[in-house]
Amino acid sequence: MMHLTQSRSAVTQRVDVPSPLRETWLNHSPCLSYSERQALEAVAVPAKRVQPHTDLLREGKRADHLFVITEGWACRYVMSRDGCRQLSALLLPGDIVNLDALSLTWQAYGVRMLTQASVVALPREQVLMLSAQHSGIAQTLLRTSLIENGTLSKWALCLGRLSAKERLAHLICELAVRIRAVDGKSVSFDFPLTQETLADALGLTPVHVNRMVRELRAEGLVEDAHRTITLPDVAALRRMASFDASYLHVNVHTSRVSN
Amino acid sequence: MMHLTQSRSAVTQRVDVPSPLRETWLNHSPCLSYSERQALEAVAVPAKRVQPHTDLLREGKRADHLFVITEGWACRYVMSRDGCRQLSALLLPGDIVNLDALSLTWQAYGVRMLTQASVVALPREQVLMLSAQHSGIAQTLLRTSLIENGTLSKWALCLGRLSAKERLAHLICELAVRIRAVDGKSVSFDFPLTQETLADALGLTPVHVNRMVRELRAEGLVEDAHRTITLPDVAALRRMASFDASYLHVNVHTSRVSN
DNA sequence: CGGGTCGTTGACACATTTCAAGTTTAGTGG
DNA sequence: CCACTAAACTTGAAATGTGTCAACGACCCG
Repeated sequence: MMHLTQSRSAVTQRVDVPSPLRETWLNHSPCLSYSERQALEAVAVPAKRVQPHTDLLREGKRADHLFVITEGWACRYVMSRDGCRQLSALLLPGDIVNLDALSLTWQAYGVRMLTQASVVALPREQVLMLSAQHSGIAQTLLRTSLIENGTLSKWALCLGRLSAKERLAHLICELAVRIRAVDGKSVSFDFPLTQETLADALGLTPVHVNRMVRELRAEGLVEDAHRTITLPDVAALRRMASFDASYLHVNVHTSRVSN
Repeated sequence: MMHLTQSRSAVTQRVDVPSPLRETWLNHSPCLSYSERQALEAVAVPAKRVQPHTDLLREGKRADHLFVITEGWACRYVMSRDGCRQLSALLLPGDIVNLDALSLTWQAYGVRMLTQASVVALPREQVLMLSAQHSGIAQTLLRTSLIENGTLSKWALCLGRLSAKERLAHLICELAVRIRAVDGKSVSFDFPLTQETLADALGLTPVHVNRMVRELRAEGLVEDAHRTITLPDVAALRRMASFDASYLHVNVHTSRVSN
């Protein structure tokens, strides 16, 4: 089984030229043929460097490019009238930043960089043309959007029905899976989120996030230092957050998730 | 302007045969040609009646049909471990129930009928074939998913950052627009949601929803009786919920939204 | 008429926010 | 290497929004 998938990916990755989308959603879709991959690569604008704490996109503006993160973290966010911020997505390497630019005329959210990052741009019009010509591309874009919907539904469940500590644990579990760090009992990975950013993702105050982080630390479920987080017992953390990774639809072939 | 849009819709609706998808998302998309509409109609299974309080789909199961609601209300929901329910969508006439059945292999949510309803079914495989052949169909499906995405993001903002009363008011405003009831200062429409259902949508307890409903009533923002709700001053309600309908992308041609 | 669902109420408990300090850490320039 | 600054993290006490529990009332339908 493992041999099979490995040889398959060896075949699909016979490109030696620099491939900006290699580690990307657009490249891991099960519905994408080799030629469709190449067509997408062909219209990609080479990666651009973006500074932390800057807005890649602003709410209400029109974007004529699709962006894909190849390195670094970002988030989608919206502001409420009284200045509160709520994140609607955390964007990790491989993620598409603004799929909706394809079909909607203005961004419903801003996108802020959380670390220094690299992004690849795909001209909107060209992607539209490609997706009209290649049904695999259209299917991939739809699939990506559907998976994002699933993630957002899960966030709604967390925001609406989980306690602060469970929410925090759940988010950490999600990130561990998405960053493909999960492969054993214990796990550690780069974690650039400030407690304030976590608060904006979880619908909490920074102060309370702090208290919950310390509780998780006290219970031995997380350790953190220097922007790195360690989960000594992933299974226990998952249990306390009632986390089930299936909603993420991570491609098991390209990660080391055991489950 | 009004003449123009009316004559246009007269052209696109030259069918006299029963059209199960007429008042449906799939039929209002700006990217759908007449022949594409017809192709979709052709594979539609005639409307089926569904009883209230029954599950149309169950979480984790595989669906081989796409369902479209033509009459009545339903909701998507997920359960948390301890039996709490959180809605991730309210489904109104015209809405597609389970778009993700197209591309994902199991439903991440259940769908429960909230009233007696009629649903049209579209065989999954046939829709997939059609969307591979007609780029307008693929585009429409993507667009629908993207709009759902925006709605979910807005729900996240509400759940994370709005007070109980604001959340309730916001949801009522959303429903008023989606049901196309908004056309003046005052508005009233059929409202079959119980306070318990509202609680599951808003991430609150039924008891607290009750208190918030009465507060809105006391402030003259809402009146309700016999499954009908009246909003005597929509503008005031919107203000208190900081509601802005643009995220819904309602098709202005087919509704009477003034904005 | 009776039973069930839905709405209403009050007293109390508790999770989370608010406010208002500190303290530590990371980054910068001398 | 140190001094200095800003950002991030900590901490405690008090305020408050929402949940919990438990009861009662209104309405619908068979």
